[in-house]
Amino acid sequence: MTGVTNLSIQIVTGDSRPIFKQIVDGIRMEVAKGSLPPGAKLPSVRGLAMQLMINANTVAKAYGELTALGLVEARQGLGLFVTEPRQLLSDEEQQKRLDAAVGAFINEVAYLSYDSEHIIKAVQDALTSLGGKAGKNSDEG
Amino acid sequence: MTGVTNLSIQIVTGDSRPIFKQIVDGIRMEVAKGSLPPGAKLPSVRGLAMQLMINANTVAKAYGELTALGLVEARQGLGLFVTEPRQLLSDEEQQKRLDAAVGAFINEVAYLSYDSEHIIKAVQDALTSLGGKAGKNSDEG
DNA sequence: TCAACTGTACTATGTGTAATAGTACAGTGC
DNA sequence: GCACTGTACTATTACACATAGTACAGTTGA
Repeated sequence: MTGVTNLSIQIVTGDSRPIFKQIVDGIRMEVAKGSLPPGAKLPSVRGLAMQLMINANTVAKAYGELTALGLVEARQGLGLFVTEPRQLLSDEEQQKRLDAAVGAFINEVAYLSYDSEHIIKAVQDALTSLGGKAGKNSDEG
Repeated sequence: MTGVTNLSIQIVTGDSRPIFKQIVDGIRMEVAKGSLPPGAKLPSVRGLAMQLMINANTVAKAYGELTALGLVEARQGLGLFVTEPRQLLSDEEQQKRLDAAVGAFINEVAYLSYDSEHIIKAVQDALTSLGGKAGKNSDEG
């Protein structure tokens, strides 16, 4: 044991998202929630593959995505580690991502017969359950 | 002219979503915004295909999705028409869809360094721009 | 009746992605 | 040296997407 964080990721075959994407999203959520703090060591490619009963290349692909996102960092021969929180994207790119996410979200919920306040509250509750980890102020980091 | 509503859908090749999905989302948004009121006639499969410069089968697939969603209704030999607004899904299913949409949304925005209030406001603004069409009360339909 | 339109249902083909399997290599720690 | 780490290949299978062409039943207007 060198401090490897055990992940509680679940792979759902019925999900429309591919397996590697489910891993990326899962780890991204763990980091956002704080379950994976900066410096935490991720399970090895082969270890997580065995745990999830999938191919190692699939995990490697997910880890490649996370590395490209800047969320984790690879140290040759050691493993993957969660990076320190920082400004990963430009303000313009952040705004673009937010707009896209909001647009996609609205497209999904506008179809439902829910009150606007009900939708807002659902989002608020979900954000609150992150434990304020997403409540970072956007001062010059 | 038999009252066919002209659609302002744009197909973006750079989008990660497939073409037929972009059509589904586009029309779903038009209906939510009110640009496509109940009873409105959609462009024909071949007409929209020519307008968007894509294959007719792709439009047919999108129309099939919309029909399966219950958002539009096909009248043999006549065309597709927007259905009357009604409870299309069970309360349980609605809740499930909302949870999934919120979860996917949170997964996208938790990664960004935005204040919770900022995110909430973005969603609120987007909902408001729908013109209250999504503000339907969930009384027994 | 006939022609032109409507959605729908097929077959076939080409392309790209996802996932699997196996192999190989450089770096790290004991 | 050995066991571990991430990474990079090749190859194969399966599936989704988009295209192309054809066909059929129903509707409308001439």
